[in-house]
Amino acid sequence: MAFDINSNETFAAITKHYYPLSEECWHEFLAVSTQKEYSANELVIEEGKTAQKAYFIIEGSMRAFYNKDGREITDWFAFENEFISGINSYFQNTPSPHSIQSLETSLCIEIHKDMAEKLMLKYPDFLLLTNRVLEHTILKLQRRIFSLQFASAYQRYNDLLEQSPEIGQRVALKHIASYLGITLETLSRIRNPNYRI
Amino acid sequence: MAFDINSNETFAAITKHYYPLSEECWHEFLAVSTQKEYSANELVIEEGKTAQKAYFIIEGSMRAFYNKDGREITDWFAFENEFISGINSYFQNTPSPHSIQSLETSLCIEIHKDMAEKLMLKYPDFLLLTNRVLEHTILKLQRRIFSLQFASAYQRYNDLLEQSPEIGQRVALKHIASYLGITLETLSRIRNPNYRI
DNA sequence: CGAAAATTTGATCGAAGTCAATCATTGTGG
DNA sequence: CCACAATGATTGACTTCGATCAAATTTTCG
Repeated sequence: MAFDINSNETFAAITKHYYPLSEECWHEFLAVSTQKEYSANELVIEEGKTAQKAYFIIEGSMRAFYNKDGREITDWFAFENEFISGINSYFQNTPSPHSIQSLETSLCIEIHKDMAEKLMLKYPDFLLLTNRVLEHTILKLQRRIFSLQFASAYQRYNDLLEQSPEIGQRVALKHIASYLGITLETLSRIRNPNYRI
Repeated sequence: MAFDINSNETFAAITKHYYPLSEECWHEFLAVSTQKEYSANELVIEEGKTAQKAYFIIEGSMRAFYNKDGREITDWFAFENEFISGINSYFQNTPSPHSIQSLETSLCIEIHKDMAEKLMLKYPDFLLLTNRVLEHTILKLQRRIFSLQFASAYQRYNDLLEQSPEIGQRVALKHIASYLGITLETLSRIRNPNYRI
């Protein structure tokens, strides 16, 4: 299939952030995955359906969210060079409790789980890549727990900004608030430069 | 090397909970790992050192904890048939922010990271096992975040009990409290049968 | 431009924290 | 094997951070 001119950059990004794939594996990966653009606010995965694909974001951002008592709770953000999916569903082949939504115009590479599994069995480097992505995810989850477990709302917001400085510009505050486990109002107060303690 | 009579049970447990290893791979795994017993309260990994091993718990329990402003914060529990390590350190070869402590007399299988990596390269099934363990960890972390993000202290405690009913009997309340991100006093109040809302 | 959505600001309330004291349990040495 | 110290758990009084409800203001976008 024809692939866009960013292919090399994407290869470099994956090599840098995760694991260097062999050329052969990389080409097969491109062959079995598809590139797709999502517009801002478009749903990528719908709650209740099974997440059969993983998404690598080349450009843009997405969030995972679920419903709790009628409120949307954002559970995860992913930006350039990160993977996202409805992980419960993807790992366990069950209906997804999460929806995934593109937050901006986002360009991504999608790979079907069946294809990913085939690649893993065929190429140890793909399996090692997968491993790295999982490790990366674990560390990100861990930092999040660290933050949620004992930090104040103010600290949590600053921790998040430290990790993803652009998030304040790129993502609606209501999503950030629910990600942090606080209300929109509290987040707004925290962001006020005159906020004390 | 001589291995104890539980070897078959352990093999069955790993097959059931994670992934079925080939016989060859299993034997090599046993050959490059060691079995060890830790007494209650014994430190398995010390903060500041590099976690070079992963531990599979055959019998007993362990916790990971770190220091925040002089207070011990428990970050993770592991029981029978679960793996534990100082994950930041283990994944990234950096000094561990966590200590790991055995909570009871615990019997475990220890494997050095170097050996695990060799096995992963040699046996795809070992790599797939590793993958499953990582997925398992991700789902456990996720449930935890779900709980920390918006649930009340009372709900969080009950969520935990639902997941690990024996935890109340086997683990000191102060550890459970810090794991839940609440104080010992609050946990004590929550556990009172007369607690309302 | 105007409607809808996003964000800010204000007033009040409540869940859980802190500090402090008491009660219970465990474990060690005489 | 008891005694007493140390640790663990409960209970109480008070405080505080962040939630909730409500309204005003700003921004976005058709």
